[in-house]
Amino acid sequence: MADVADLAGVHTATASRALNPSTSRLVNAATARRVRTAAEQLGFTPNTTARSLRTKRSFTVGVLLPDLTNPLFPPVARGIEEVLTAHGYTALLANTDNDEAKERLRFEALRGRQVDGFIVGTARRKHPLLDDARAEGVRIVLVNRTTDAGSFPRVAGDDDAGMRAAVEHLAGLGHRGIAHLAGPQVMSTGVTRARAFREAATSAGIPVARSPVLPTDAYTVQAGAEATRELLDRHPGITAICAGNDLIALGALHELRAAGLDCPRDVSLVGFNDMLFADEFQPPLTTVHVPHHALGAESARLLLEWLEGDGGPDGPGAKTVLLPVRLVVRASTAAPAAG
Amino acid sequence: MADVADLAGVHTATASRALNPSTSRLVNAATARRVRTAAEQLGFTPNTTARSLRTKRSFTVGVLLPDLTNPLFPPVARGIEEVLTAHGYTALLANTDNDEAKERLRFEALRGRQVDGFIVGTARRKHPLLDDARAEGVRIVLVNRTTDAGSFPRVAGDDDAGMRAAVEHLAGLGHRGIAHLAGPQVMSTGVTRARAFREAATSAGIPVARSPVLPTDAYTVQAGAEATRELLDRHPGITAICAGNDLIALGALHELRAAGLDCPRDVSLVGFNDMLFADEFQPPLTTVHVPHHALGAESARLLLEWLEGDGGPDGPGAKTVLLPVRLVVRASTAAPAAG
DNA sequence: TTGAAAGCGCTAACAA
DNA sequence: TTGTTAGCGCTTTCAA
Repeated sequence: MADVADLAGVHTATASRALNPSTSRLVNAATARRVRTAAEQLGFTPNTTARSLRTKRSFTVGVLLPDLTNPLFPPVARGIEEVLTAHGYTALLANTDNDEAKERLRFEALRGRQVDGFIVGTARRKHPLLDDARAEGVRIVLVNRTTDAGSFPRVAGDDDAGMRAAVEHLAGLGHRGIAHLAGPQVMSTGVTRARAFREAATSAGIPVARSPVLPTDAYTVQAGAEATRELLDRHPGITAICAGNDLIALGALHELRAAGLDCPRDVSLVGFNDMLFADEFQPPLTTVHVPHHALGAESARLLLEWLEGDGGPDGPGAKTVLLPVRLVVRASTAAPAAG
Repeated sequence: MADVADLAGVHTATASRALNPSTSRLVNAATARRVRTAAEQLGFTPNTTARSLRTKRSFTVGVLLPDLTNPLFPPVARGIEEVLTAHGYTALLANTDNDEAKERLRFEALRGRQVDGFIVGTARRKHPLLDDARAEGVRIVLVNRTTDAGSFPRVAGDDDAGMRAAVEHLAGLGHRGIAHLAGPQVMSTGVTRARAFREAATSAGIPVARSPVLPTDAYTVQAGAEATRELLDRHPGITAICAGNDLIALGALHELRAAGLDCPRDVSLVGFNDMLFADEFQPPLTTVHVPHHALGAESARLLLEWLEGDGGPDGPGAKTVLLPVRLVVRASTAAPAAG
């Protein structure tokens, strides 16, 4: 930058002012032009690191996601990245594998890198790490999952409406025995969807005995398969399954097949999320479409608003943005076999 | 850090030395302990930004990938992230969508952030952006794809061996008319696999007229479907298809179905990559498994070696690491129908 | 409208 | 073994 200033025949301070859009109006138009030309000529790229040191803003955001390898999260990450980069920010992505120790390590590393804020997709209902950080003034937006304390701005799909739509679809098809393979109850999505399932089943006039909820301990294919095995064993009368998410549904699909049951002829199945390739499964999965890209984009917007806006240290407060979801009916659901 | 030094009763320089593993042996053990205690007490996290400014090392690596939403890349990204973070580095991920302008923008933004090097998964055969940067001394390792100039260290799957295995599998099954739906010829993977296909078909004694190569212009489902339509039209005698990758294969699957053809009864199909859920397709896809996680990890190791090692500005030079692949036979391939 | 000067938090030569 | 000092590249008062 000293070189640029020299070439333009001005002081570095002037060069800095000229190059920075927000201060360039403080400098003579002709001078500014001269500086910009010089900068271009030298192929000058400002050192973001030095700027950060001075301004205490890194234009960098930490993004905590469970696992990029889970097809749910890439669209979220892209949504985040797109709005962040459009505003000159860079995302620092970290996978936590839902491992508390790993998460803490990565979180602190990102704080050491002076990120301006966090977008967190790994919230558990109890989450001291996040609570403490929030108390220290760290700016955190939650995406998808939330904590019980709920003192964070957050963006999520409308799980409640989605699960209701799923149950109503099944009930409308004539199912009178519907099980829910619930996600982990340590996560908000697990309990929200389970509660919505209970309520919807009741509304549909299905007795509790014929609408069992079996919790799993992870949103995985394997957990889904295990829960299905238990379900088949303990509730053979069931004709439909609402899975906590698509991975659990996929596990159910495998297990149904292993048990010699046809989906949807013997058992109907509804997933949740509409993740990539859910339409390629055998059979193509009926599921609740969640706009993951928009979830990411919206959470980034919320954080940006906080960082750039005048909302003060509390920013949007505990504002919740619920994005609409919709049931996508494919081939894994059908009317139950007569009798 | 001044606070830590004060609390420990030493100078900031001493505190710095004590806290930095590589210099802590320069300070009295007791003093070092005192400093560390003070740091812990104050919850001190060193400011990586300030350190970077001074040391000219950001411990940060730019990662350019086409699109995280393509199931190929998340495992690569995770592999990279895992070895990078294990060494105290952070990855800055950017999606380019194979768009040259976007790529240039993101690349320069990352350079502005003083990344120590790049891992690039978006190489085209002609790639002035990368060539110029390399000439300026930027440290870049290529993953998966390479450039024609080939002056970069790189890690890739053994495309040649993979394609040969695919063709031999099909020929072994009895196929005597095999088409290749080649990937974009502007990418190294597109030409390498196409060349390997040609050679393998020749070795298997299949005449050129019965082993057509139809290039696509993108590794996408849609491009695969279009190429398949053309194939069915122009080469109706073909009984097997080698796709340039799994997405192209998926497009072929769709198009075959649309044309009333059964896979594998009427046409056998082999993919490439063994991406997530290739085993869930209908039918489960026979494909060449590429170790994407290892590709990412290995490329990160190569870059780290360059950044930390004493290889000088040229580091590993144009070293190529080819990782072994293997054919995974599933249900999309079978012997051709008799007659 | 521009220049002078200080300083962000850290590290590295040099001196003691 | 520790302290002194300077400075990384930028921004931002303050003064001119």
